[in-house]
Amino acid sequence: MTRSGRRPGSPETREHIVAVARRAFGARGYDATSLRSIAAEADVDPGLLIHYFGTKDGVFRAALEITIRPDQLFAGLEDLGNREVAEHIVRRYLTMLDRAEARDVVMGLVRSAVSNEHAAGMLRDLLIQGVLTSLTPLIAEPDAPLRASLIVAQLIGIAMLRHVARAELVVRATDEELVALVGPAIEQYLQ
Amino acid sequence: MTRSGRRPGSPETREHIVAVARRAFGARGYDATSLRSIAAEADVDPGLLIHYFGTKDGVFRAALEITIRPDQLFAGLEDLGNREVAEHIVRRYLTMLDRAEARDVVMGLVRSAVSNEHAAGMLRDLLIQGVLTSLTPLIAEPDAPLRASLIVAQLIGIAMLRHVARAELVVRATDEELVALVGPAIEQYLQ
DNA sequence: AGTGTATTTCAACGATCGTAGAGTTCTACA
DNA sequence: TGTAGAACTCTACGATCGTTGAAATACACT
Repeated sequence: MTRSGRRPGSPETREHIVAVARRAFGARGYDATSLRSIAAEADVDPGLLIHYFGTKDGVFRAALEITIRPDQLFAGLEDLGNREVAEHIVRRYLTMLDRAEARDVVMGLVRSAVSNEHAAGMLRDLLIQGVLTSLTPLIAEPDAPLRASLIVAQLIGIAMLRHVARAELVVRATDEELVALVGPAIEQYLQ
Repeated sequence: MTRSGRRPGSPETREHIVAVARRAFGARGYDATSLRSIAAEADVDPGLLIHYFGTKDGVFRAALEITIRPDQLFAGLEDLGNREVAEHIVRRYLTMLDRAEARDVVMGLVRSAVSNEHAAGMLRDLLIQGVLTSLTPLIAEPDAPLRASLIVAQLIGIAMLRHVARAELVVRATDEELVALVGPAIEQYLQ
């Protein structure tokens, strides 16, 4: 039991809380994650989270506010052939999800969006205003935005099978195996 | 032993509860749906749900236990060309999701699986033992099960964008527009 | 040395939840 | 008609939750 009062030498506490919160929200989503469980894991009083972030929603936003830079996830692919573009899209996406921080942000949003209208809006914004705007210019067809949405659907679905349903085959497959298989499918949306 | 006592004078009550519960779980998932809210919407006491189903988990299972027959969702496609098979897969899937009952079951599982390990298992069983076993035989390649999983990923992703993120373009697109666009992508997995 | 301020804990509130158990109403049959 | 048992409600318990406000502590500065 830490004593009451300020603990010596720790404005890092806030960042520690954010890191713990990101992992927690990423693993279980908004509703299933209590402030008390975050506080316990961070070895801190629940009231401190309110003091720093005002409300549970504030903790959630602080935890996810870093950043995947969705606008540059798919940048710089303009001069490649369709097959190469498609494979790069899949590879960059999977590589991003291999980083724990980014994965927690994405999965935290996904896990929260299913039962939380506000989080659903955040996810929609991430997808539409982030990913779509960088994906759409890669597609020549007039219905490019819809095609880009369906690429996003394929990618989100892979995350669902890997990290939510934990479908054995998709979990076990290497990133490059998935690139080889998913690439040609994505390619269909590019032309 | 002759039975006396009140016969199920209104067995419709139980079915009514199940119907309300399915809608509720389908809209908000397991954790975000309280027994009390189901009971209120069904105009019934919360204790009655416990009396009939024992536990909240029992209510959940009763609500979702019907009714998509995943093993026959993709049955009878063996003799068609790849493009036709692919389009039928997409069309049948979208048609199924247009039925409120089936959609509530699928989305109830998806919304619950993200924060509930038990529901994640149910979803995995539905996908693997249901869908995969009917999809895999349609694929000639040696890695057919993984390819079938990626088809499922594409389909789940579409449901995520349509019903969770509510991405405008995917919501607005007609089923046949989606069949035309997604079909060729699915086709890549079949060969 | 003393004061202010940011950090942190503490205790408690009201709300909501799943569930248990006792009680009430209704109906089918002896 | 009497009664047993099923259908259904009522009340309440204990747990957990987000949040509040006051108190305790430690550091920075005068």
